[in-house]
Amino acid sequence: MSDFKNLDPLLHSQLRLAVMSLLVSVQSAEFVFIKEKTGATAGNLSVQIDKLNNAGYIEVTKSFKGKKPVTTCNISKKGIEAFESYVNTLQSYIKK
Amino acid sequence: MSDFKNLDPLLHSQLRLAVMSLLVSVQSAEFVFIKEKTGATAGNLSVQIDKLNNAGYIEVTKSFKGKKPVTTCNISKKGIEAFESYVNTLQSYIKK
DNA sequence: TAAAGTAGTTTACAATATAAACTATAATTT
DNA sequence: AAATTATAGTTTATATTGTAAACTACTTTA
Repeated sequence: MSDFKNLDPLLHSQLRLAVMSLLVSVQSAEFVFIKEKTGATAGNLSVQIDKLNNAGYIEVTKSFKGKKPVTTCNISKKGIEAFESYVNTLQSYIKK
Repeated sequence: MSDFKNLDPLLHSQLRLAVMSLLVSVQSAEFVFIKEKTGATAGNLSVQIDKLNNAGYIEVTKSFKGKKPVTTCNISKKGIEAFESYVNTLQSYIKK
């Protein structure tokens, strides 16, 4: 790509982008909350959260709220930076 | 997706987005020019141009420059509208 | 006339996204 | 108390997509 910088493929996915954009503003959110906000299915969300986690863009902690399992996602510094960089690259595409 | 509107999958692809963003500014461009600007391989570009064409986002005309075949792509009204709509949706993601 | 270049297209494969099916536990209902 | 429904996810199977490699067809050059 000469004129067009590569878009981070991890962020260039509708659901992962939605998750990250949510986490950028709230920093921390629970699985169920993210699921509702994004409208994703649990399976799809689970997979995509895994990928973001493996990339170090978010940190995932599992605990219990009463007797129910709760998965909490926190955006990492690396995640914030990646998101900002992605947004900048994207802007360069759409305002050519 | 409750909070997040769907991103047109035809535009949410790095190469097709690059092609469309190029065509939005220049209106009309030749295959080889697009190939150079985007850094895509000919095969990949050919496939993606086909998809944009089938969607009615661009019009493709084939002619000759001297004895060499030339494929020219023109963005359509529908394409411009789709691009603008995509950009708006995207903006709503990244400035939440 | 053989080799290399140009302009693409087709096809085969790898990667991705997604839903469906599943696990595990808890709370209700009958 | 057994069966049913609900909650919170995970795993897996499939369909879709993206991409490069291989190919076609023609032209130019050595």
